[in-house]
Amino acid sequence: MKRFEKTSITIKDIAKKAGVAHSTVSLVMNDREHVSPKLREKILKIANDMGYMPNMVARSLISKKSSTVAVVFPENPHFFTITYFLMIIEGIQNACKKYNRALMFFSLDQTKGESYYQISRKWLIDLMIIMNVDYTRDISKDIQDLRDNGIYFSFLTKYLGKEKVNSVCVDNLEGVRIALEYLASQGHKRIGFIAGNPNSADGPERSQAYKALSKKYGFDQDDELTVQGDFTFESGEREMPKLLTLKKRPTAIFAASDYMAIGAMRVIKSQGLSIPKDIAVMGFDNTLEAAYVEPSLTTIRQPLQEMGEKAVDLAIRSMNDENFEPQTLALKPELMKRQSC
Amino acid sequence: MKRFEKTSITIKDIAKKAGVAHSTVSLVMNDREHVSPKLREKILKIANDMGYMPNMVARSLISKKSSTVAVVFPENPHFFTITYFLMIIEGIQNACKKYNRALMFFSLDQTKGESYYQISRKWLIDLMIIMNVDYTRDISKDIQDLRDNGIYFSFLTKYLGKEKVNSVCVDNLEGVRIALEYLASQGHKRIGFIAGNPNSADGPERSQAYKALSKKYGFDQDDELTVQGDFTFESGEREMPKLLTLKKRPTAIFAASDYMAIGAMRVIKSQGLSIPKDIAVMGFDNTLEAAYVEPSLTTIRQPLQEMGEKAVDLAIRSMNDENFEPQTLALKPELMKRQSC
DNA sequence: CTTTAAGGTGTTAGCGATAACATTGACAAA
DNA sequence: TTTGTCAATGTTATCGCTAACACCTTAAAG
Repeated sequence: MKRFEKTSITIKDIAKKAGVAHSTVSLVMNDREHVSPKLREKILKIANDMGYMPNMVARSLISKKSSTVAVVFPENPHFFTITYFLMIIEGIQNACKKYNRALMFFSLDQTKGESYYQISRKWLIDLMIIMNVDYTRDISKDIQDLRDNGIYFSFLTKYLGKEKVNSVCVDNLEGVRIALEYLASQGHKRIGFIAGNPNSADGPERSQAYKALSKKYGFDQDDELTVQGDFTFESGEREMPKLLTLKKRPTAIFAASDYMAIGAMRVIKSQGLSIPKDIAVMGFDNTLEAAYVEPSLTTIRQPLQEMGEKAVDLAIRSMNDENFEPQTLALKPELMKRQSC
Repeated sequence: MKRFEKTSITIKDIAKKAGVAHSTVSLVMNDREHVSPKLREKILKIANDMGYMPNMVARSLISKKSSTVAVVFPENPHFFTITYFLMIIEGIQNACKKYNRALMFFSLDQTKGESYYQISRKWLIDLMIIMNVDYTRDISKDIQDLRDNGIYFSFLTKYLGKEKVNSVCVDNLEGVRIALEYLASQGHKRIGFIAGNPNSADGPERSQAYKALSKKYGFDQDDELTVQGDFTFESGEREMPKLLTLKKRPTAIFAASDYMAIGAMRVIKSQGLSIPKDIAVMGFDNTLEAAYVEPSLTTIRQPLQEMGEKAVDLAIRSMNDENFEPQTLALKPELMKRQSC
C-alpha cells in the first residue's frame, strides 16, 4: 500500500461500501445474471456515486483482450500526411466509437523484424486492421500466427494472397469502367494511362482493367500509351513527359491515383497546354487535394471512410460469429465530375 | 490452466528454463542491477530463443503506466481529414517511435460527460496530448485532476488559462509580422483581414497582431477591413464577399488560416478577378492544400510536425524531471513564397 | 577461523479484474 | 418437519508482471 501514493476506486471499494463480495460487483459491472435486481441497483448507484471507472488494463490482462482496434501500417515517415490513408482512418475511428473501443496505431518496422503477431501479443490486441501490407514479407505466416492465437483482423485494401481473409477494397474494374466510359462519352479515343504501384493490390488491377476495357471501348492500343508510376505525385510528374512527347499525343490522361494525376497536371500546365481543352485528366481516389487543384480534378471516388468502417465491421463479425466466412468486400466507386475532363 | 487454450511465453517460462526465479528474469528484462553479467547473458539468450515478448498490459497494471501516448481531441466527425491536425499527429507519431511508446487516440465526448482524467484512469494513461481544447469546459479542473494523479500532459496548441502548463504553439505575432512585412514590401497598403475562430487560442492572437502591426506598417485602419471567420473554408467563402464589396477594395487579403484563404480565393476568382494581380492573398498554416491550389498559396508555415514532436518531448521531460517547469514553446513560423502574392 | 558486509537470488504479495467453484438461503415438494 | 433445488453470493485462484524483503552465498576484515 505504500508503493502507490494514490489509488483509484476499484470494485473492491464498491464491494466494501455495498457490503458484498467484489465478484458480485464484477457481475453487475458486466451486466451478467445471478444478481438480484435490488442489489444490482444498489451497487450501480454506489459505483456511480463513487465515480467508479473500470480499469481496462486489468480487464485486458485477465481476459487477454484489450478492447482496442489496432491499426498497423508499414513504417513510412509520411504515412499520416497521405490523405488517402487519413480518410480511411477516419472511418476506422468512427467504427471504434460504434464498438466502444479505443484506437491504437502501430507502425511495423520490418528492419527490426517485428511481426503483426508480436505486436498483438505485446499489447494483447485482439482486433487488428492491417493497412497497406508490404508483400515482400511472408504474410501467410503472419496470417497463420494471428489465426492461431485468436486475433481477428481485416486487410485494407484487398489481400492478394490465396488465403480467405477479411479485406475491404474498391471495385477497381468498375471504377476504371466508369472513368473510361466517361472519357469515351466525351469523344476521347486516345488515352494515356499512368499505372500505379505494381507491388500493390490496386495497381495491377487497375492496369488490367484499363487494358481490357480500352479494347472494348475501341481506344488506341499502343503500348507506349501506358507508363509506369507508383501512385505518388512525383511519379506522375516523372512519367507525364513521356506521354507528352509521343508522336501522336493522347487527348486524355487517366492516372491510377489522384496524386499522379495532379503531378501530371502540373507538367501539362507547365508546357503551356490547357486542361481540359488540350488534354483532359482523370484521376482515381478522390483524395482531399482533388477538389483544390486547378482545374479541379475529375476523378473516381473511393468510399474511403466507408472502407475503414467496414474493415472494422468485418473483423468484429468474425469475432462474434465463429461461422462467419472471411470475405472481401468490394465497394462501389463513383464518378466525381469536376473540371479536368 | 484450462481457461486459456494457449498461453504465450512469460518470464516464468524463461525462469524455469534458466533455473532461476522469475523475479530475476524480471530484473534482467528491465535492465536493472543485482544480476551477475553471466546470468544476465544466459537469461537474455534464452528469452531471445524462446521469442519472449513482454506483456505490456501486465506491466501497465502493476506500474500504473501504460507506455503509450494518448492523443485526446474533441468530438469532431472530421477531425482526421483536417490536414492541419494530421501533420501534427505525424510529429507525435515520430515522437512515439523515439520514446518507444504506442500511440492511442481518444475523442472526448462532452455530451457523455467524459473527462480527460477519466480517460487516463480507464486506460492507465500516463502521458497525454490534449489537442484543440474546447474552452467551454472547466479545464482548470481537468488540469488539477491530471496533476493530482501524476499524469503528464501537453496542450496543442497554446493553453489560454492561467495555469502554467506545457503547451506548444506557433509564434503568432512573428507569423503575422512576416506576412504583413512581405505584403508591405510588395507595396500593399490596404489589406483585408479574415480573422480566425475567436474561441480558439490562435484566432484572437493573430487578430491582435494584425491590428497592432498594420498600424506600425502604416496600413489602412478601417474596421470594415476585418471580417470574422472561424478558420474553415466555408467561413472564408462566406466572408470574402464583404471585403470585395467595400467602396475602396483592399489590394491584398490576409486570412488567419489557409482554409479561409482558399475559400476566399474561390470567391475572388469567381468574380473574374485575378490573383495576385487584382488582389493578392496570404494564408496562414501551410496545410497540405496550400501547395495544390491555383495559384498556389503564399502562406506562413507553421512547423506542425515539429510542434507535435515537441509536445511529446515536453510531457516526457516533465515526467522525468520533477523540477522541470511547465512551459509554452512558441515555434518560429516561416514565409512560404508562392504565387498568390 | 569466525564475523560482517554486500552482492546475488529466491519468496511472496500484490496491481484490478474475471471466473470457477463453494456456500448460503429461501422456498417448494415430499 | 425434512429434504432438495436453484438462484444469489462469497471464496479463492489466476492473468503476467514488479517490487519489497528475506535469504544465502562469497570474500574481506577482525
